[in-house]
Amino acid sequence: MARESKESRHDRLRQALNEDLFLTDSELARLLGVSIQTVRLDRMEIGIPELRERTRQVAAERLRQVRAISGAEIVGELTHLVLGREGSSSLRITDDMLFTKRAIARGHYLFSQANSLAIAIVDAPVALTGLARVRYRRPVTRGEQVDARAEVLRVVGSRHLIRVVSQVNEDVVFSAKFYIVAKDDAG
Amino acid sequence: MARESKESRHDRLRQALNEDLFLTDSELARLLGVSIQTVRLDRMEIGIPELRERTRQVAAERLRQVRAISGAEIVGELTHLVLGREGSSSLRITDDMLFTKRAIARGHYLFSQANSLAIAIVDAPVALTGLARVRYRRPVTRGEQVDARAEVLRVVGSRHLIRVVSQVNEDVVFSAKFYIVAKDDAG
DNA sequence: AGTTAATTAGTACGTGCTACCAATGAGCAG
DNA sequence: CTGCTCATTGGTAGCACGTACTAATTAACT
Repeated sequence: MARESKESRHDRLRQALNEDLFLTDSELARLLGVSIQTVRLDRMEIGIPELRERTRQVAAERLRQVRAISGAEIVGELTHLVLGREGSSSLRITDDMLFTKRAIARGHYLFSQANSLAIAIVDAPVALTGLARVRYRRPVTRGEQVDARAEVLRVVGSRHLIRVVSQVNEDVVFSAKFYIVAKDDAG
Repeated sequence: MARESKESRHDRLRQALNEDLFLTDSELARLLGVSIQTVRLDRMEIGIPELRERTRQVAAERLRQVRAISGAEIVGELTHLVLGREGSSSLRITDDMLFTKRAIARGHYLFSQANSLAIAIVDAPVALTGLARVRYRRPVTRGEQVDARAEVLRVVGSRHLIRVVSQVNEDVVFSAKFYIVAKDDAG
């Protein structure tokens, strides 16, 4: 019986850590059927840090993301804003926004960008979406930057009608009309 | 000069860790101006685990989230599905879906749940949202479970008209109509 | 058989702790 | 002042999970 190739063991190592980040070298050794030293040599070769460092990196990344999300009620980056009138934001499509099988962004990212921009424009303590009409013009793919521009069309009492148009370069990829209801803080 | 109260030191400890999770006991000791033993006694008293355990917990939480997102093309949990006909999913509103200031879920979570459910129903390699009409009936708050039911209303060629109604208990909180365009793999 | 790459064994050391125990100091009641 | 108590500090032993290094063993192949 030929010995397993190093490459295939490396694959199994990566696979195992992919399923469970918190495996110690000794657990990996048992799992792969090799000595602990081999596991360590393997990790060195493919540049996988030790358990504690892996854990640390994941935790740090998570903290970064949590901060980004709780800091941003807005999906995308706000580039321009006149309260009660207009605004714009841009969003770069990254891998985690794609359908896994295809390099096409899931629709709700475009919706979220537009919706959060529309809400940001309404000058009120709390604004809720009441109704939306949405049109997806063409798929958006990895790496593209989506620029959304929003303007207030009409205001009736607490109800704002806002139109958002999202473009990649000069290409309209998405458009929507939102009815946003502003509520005072007591609401 | 009166010695600082233990309580206020505990506050400073919590504060310090809030700003930087990755402080070792010895760094904390320097920061708080006490010995390392005192830091450890303090941690015991207020139930803060050691650096590695804190890190581990944060990392573990992140993995839970990443899985929830990448494992599911569906937002929410799919509870029922008949391809080409109907389906349902449920989504529990957690803290990270809320506006920070208020316990109200952001609209795009409801949209995402409904949209992903609608796409799941269409029996095609790739399905894209072409158009959506969305109505938010009432705000949804922390801890509520949103059950979305979707049914195909009409199919014309590759275009599917799908209605989704989302309820909390018997209460309709959201409804939408989606035009979903099915594409074959070559598209 | 000789050479080479791969694997295993083993030791010393490092970090960041827990779990202890003993010593010191500060505040206060009797 | 004495005795008591709580808070703080110092120090040691041990543990988990490593790194870094050296040396021995095994397998594979010309």
